[in-house]
Amino acid sequence: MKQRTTIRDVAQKAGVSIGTVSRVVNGHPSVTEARKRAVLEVIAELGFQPDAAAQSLRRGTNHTIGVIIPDLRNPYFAELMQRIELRAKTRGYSVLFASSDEQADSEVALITDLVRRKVEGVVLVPSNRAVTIRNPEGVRLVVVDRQIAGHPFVAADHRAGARAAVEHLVSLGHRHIACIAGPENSYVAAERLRGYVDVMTEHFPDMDIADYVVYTPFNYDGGREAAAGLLDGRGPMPTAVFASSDTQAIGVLRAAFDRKIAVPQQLSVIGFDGIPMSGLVTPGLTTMAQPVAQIADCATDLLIGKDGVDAREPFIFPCTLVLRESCAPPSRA
Amino acid sequence: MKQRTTIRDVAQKAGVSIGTVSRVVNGHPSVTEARKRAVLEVIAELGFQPDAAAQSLRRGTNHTIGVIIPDLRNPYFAELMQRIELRAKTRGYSVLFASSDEQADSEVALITDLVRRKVEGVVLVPSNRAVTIRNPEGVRLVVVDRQIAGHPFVAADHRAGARAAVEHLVSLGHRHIACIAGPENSYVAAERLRGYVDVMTEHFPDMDIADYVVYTPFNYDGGREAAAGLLDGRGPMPTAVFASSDTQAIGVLRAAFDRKIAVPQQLSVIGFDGIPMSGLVTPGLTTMAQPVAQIADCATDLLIGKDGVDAREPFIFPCTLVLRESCAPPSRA
DNA sequence: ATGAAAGCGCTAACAT
DNA sequence: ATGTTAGCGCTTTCAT
Repeated sequence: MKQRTTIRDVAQKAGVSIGTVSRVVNGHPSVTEARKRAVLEVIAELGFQPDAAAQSLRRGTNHTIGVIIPDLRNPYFAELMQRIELRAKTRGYSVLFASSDEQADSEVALITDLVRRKVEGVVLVPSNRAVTIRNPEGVRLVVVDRQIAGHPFVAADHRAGARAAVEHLVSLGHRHIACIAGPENSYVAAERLRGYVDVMTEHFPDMDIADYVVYTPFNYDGGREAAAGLLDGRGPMPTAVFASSDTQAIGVLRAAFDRKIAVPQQLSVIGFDGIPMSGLVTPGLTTMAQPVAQIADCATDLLIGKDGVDAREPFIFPCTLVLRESCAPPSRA
Repeated sequence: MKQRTTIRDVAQKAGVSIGTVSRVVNGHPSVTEARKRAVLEVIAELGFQPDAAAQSLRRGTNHTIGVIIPDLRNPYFAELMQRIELRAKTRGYSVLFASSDEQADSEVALITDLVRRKVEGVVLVPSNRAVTIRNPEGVRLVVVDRQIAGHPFVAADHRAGARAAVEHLVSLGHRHIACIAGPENSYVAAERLRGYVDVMTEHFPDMDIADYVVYTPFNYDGGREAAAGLLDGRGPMPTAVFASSDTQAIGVLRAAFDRKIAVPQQLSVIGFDGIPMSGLVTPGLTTMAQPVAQIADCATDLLIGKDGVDAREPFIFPCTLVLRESCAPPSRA
């Protein structure tokens, strides 16, 4: 393992001072063309790379952002992460990734460590369980999908998206629309549920919705079990279900299949998120896609942008309906 | 944004020298209990966190590893990443994540940057296209799924896994088994294909396999299109297909569904990878699961472990067959 | 056991 | 325009 070349080696070989080398490296204007060329040449020859730790120590920053995500196995988060990294890289930043594993209490520790490592800011995608970030002073923090006082907040318009999804079902002629909600402690789940309730109370003010909404985790098993309850229950059989996540929706598809209930002929299903998988299942899942790219770019730019952003105004992006094969008008029964 | 507390602040407040504080922080034995307690107290009070950049500059390392992954939207990679981060975190390390976006040429640049940032090593999951890492000297590099001279190599036993998968089909009574291979330039794809060929030539030495193998990308569309070719083609209709990835296999499922070919009654399908999605589709996909956790842990430990590992011996872990619903004996036609 | 001091490699302020 | 130099915050000899 050979010694790394330092700025001093370059200076010596090029016959200039280290100050000049530094100026060349940092594109400072006041260096004559001739010297600049010479230095650049030596740099190339020696393969000099400025030491990031030294730069970081000196400048107090190191062109790095941190990203905290609950679980990459959730395809939505994976895509978000992928996009954030892409955006950051494009702007010359690296990303330190940390998973909170859905443990709210570990989030604070992770942020602390990230700060210690001099990240320029962190994108926090909070776990479901509610959390109070104690003393997030001195951290540039952007929160996705949940508002935390004093920090910018970027998210999809979950409520409007849910509303549009349910409206779609209504426009198809459905009345008996069930809602598979997320976990009760999730902000996102609550917003989507509100969208559902908005539409239902507007169109069917007399209907008793209570039996139609079931809280369950955002995953496949949650959807499957919730659907089982809905489909086997003694309550009125729904003709459509609005699932609060695509994985849940896929669970519903499965539950329907197991009961020989044809989708969409006997049951319409609409999901939420727009994960790649939604297009792969059979039948293709109609879903409300989140604007992942916009969210990722916005969150990243908020961190990297020089100007302090107004933290009080949330950055909300609209979802888009992706029409596939899992929704149809109700059969005349 | 208040000034960060430095080791000097702590020293002053505790009435000791910075050397002593440093010794306390680093658990150096030669500090009296009394002083240690006092210092610790001040540290807690001031919330002192040693500056990572300074430590890194001084020690030449910073408890960070780099991970380069082609694309997190591939669920297998996402899971790998998740596990690597978990393992690293457990051992007190952070991870710098970078995506190569399947661009082989960007891998070198990413590694270079990672080195500049003083990572202790990098886990490289190479993109499909073959790459020569030029001059990877001075980097602790662990390569997943492909051998690069001079660096440890950890992978699933793709060939044996493929062999076992195809054997499973054979044991069910299948003869006409097609293989959806990966892209031609992929090492992993080649290994899996070899496993298939191994079994076919052993059991059916006279069969002309050529028409049964089709090269296609590792994704859903690849599988779907390849299956379309196989199912609509003029060649002899296969009764089973071995797909080299789960996403391809799901594409096959879809192609079969669209043609009203029942799986597994009329066509058996087996996948490879064991991604979470494989259990969610209908019918549940029988697949050869990769030992993701073992691979992730091994790769991480190789980087973090103090001892230089013998780079020449590959670390290979066995796959396991996950039986679900997509395979059955061929129908007697 | 503890303090003093020398840097780690770099940037920027200050000379010239 | 360029060289010189003082640190950034820490770890680690080297004295004591």
